[in-house]
Amino acid sequence: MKIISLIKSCKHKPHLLQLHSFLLRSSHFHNPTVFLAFLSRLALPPLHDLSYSGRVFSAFPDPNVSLYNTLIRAHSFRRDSSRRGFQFYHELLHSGISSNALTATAAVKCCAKMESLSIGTQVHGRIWRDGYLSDSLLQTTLMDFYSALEKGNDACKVFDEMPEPDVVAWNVLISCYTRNGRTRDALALFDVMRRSDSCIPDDVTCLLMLQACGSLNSLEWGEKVHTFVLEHGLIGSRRVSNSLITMYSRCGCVEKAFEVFRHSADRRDVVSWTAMISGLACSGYGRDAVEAFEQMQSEGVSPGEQTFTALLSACSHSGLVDEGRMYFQAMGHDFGVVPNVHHYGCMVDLLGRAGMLDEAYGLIRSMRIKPDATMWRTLLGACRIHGHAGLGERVIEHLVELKAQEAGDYVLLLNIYSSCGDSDKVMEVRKAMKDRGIHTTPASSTIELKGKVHEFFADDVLHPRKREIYEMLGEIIQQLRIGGYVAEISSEMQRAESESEACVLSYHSEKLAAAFGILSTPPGTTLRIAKDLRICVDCHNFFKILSAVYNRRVVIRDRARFHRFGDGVCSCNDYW
DNA sequence: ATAGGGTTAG
Repeated sequence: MKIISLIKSCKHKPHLLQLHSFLLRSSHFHNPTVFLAFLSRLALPPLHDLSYSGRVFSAFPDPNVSLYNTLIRAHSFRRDSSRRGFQFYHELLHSGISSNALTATAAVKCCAKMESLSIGTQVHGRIWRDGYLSDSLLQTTLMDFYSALEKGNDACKVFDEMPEPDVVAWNVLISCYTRNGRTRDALALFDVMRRSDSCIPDDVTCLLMLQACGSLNSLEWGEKVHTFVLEHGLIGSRRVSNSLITMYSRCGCVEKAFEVFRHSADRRDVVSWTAMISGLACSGYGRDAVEAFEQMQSEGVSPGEQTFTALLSACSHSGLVDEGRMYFQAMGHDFGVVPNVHHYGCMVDLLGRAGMLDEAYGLIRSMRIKPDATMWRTLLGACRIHGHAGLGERVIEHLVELKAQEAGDYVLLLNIYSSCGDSDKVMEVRKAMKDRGIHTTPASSTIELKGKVHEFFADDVLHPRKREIYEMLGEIIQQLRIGGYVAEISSEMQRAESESEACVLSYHSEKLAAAFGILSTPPGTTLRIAKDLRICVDCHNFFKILSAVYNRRVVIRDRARFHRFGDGVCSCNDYW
């Protein structure tokens, strides 16, 4: 069939349209297979023209199930078209044409995009009735559906019913775990999967694992996956080497990220460069990030939306205000990239950190897009840094207006007042929080030791080795005092309830994690700690001095970036 | 030969 390969080779729309008129004139369209090939090309990505393919479809005299399946699937890729896709499914069920397992698969995908648990569950019931459940494609799609709607247990149930889950089913299970807050269990699945002899991990498995390692700051696991990648010849996959770069960056090892980047010279794309730039950015190497950006262009790769996000965040983390402004301008003028919410967010952060709060506020007001809660929160963070209570109050009002105010926002406001020494206002916010029943979720830090991730909370009382840990921490503080550490309890508060008497013995979770790390590793080992909020000034000082007194490198991953301590200095240049 | 799995500021 020459005509089918001709259709398949069509890469551009005008070309395909030309072919369309030719097909209409010829008798080829009487052949359903040819028509199907044409419709698929038109409706599915990369062309993905839904309205045109809808018209072509309705002009066809006798549609069959394959045509419907293609059309339903084409509509299942995006949320805004998924409802229409489901309507086609409905139409098919009432048309007298019998559906098959692939129909159900596409319909379930639509349900996932529509985010409708009830409709999806009904479809699942129908699938049960029609006896398609043994179809592995359909089963994995169902798993993905439940996973997307945060019904992890239902996804697991479908998985358990598969007699011999293939590699994709395992991958969906892994992604289900990471999506539903069970990242550590996701890591464990890698070994379980390797033990089950039915399949071996593929490139996507590695990609998912590396993502999980990155989010848990789990370097040892990450290295294990890296070894697997090398042993199984998956390093040649661009997606895999890109996620290795991201993993090493997220684990605070830019050097290793760069190593992978260097070795992937033959297969670098925008994603590789963007990953590298953002890795440099959050490790405090703003200048290198900017340099990498220029280097990338000289190698003929043009930057994309996310590249600018990474670049602007590099500028904001390193305080490169002029460069940031310049690139923000150039982005629109020279590269035709329309600033999105991420770009604006970076600029607000950049200006805000640098103390240009009014300009940051002005930028938000001037945007053509609606500011989201995160944007306001970024500005609130800047108000906290510069102790700007007046603007802070206005920002809170905006958050309230969006009905998006969270406990953390009140804590920020409270810290603003507290750093201004306005104790009346502090009490006022405390009272307001109490009255409205707003409570903070406890902050936590994690540290990885021998491939196991340990989690600590502020003033942890649950840890089995808490006695030892607290003793160790007491000793460390003694030592650090000699090195010049002075505890600064005043302006930082992460627990709204902690009142004066408790403060003396109140320890942030990162200090507990560090004590545990020193207790459990030989001298000289780098401590790698991840913290879910931002590190406070006092802890920052603590680690700076600790790195000199104990002669240890400490890498802290914060909510925003990395703080790399060594020999009494921090790579982030104490820029707040 | 209509196929199921993954990214984005703080």
